[in-house]
Amino acid sequence: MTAQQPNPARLTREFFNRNTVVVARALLGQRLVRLLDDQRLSGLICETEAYGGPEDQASHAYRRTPRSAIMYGPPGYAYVYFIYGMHFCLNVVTEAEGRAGAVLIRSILPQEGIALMRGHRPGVSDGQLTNGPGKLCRALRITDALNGLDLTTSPVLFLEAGPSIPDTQVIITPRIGVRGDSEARLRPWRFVWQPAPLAAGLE
DNA sequence: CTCTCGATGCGCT
DNA sequence: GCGCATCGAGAGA
Repeated sequence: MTAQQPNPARLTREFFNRNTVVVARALLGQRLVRLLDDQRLSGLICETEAYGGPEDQASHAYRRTPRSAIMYGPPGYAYVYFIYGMHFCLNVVTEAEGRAGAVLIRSILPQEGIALMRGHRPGVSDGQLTNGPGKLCRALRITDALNGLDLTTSPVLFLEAGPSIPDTQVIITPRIGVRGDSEARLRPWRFVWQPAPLAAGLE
């Protein structure tokens, strides 16, 4: 008999080996999966932001430093950084090796392992579980220990193909919290899957 | 070495 | 809407 796909297809290197803004849009609807003690914690990506290279003042890769070096590396790797003394943010490296780029995962719609996510985010209502870059990292237990993982092969953190999202359901806005020059501030590089119940302000 | 401040979240007003 | 927690990366001295 024909073997049915027992598991959804994992996103490949080629998926990430594209223009960063294209990947940011294409990531909407894809499933982010975290494996913790054989338990699947997952959610559909519903908000992303693209960050470029030396031409993008808002990007960590605006300057090439030890921390941002991974953004200049091959696509498909996780870039997790620590911010504000207490939060982590998850990015996916894009573009061919030598060309800097990454997509910040800002929000997901919880799908599997919701009870575990609640445990990681005590005192928080379900709607606020993963609707922010720091929040989803906390809910999925993503820390800098996962920085540099190959998302196309890692058993503990990866992306699976999800439903495709039509343009009519996508809102595009400038990025949140960007303070570079006006060009960096105004770039329409934030993508939001509109039907998703988001607390983040939609403009 | 020292200083600044951030791709944030939360609680209180 | 506003302040604060909390600390490492990066820059300047």
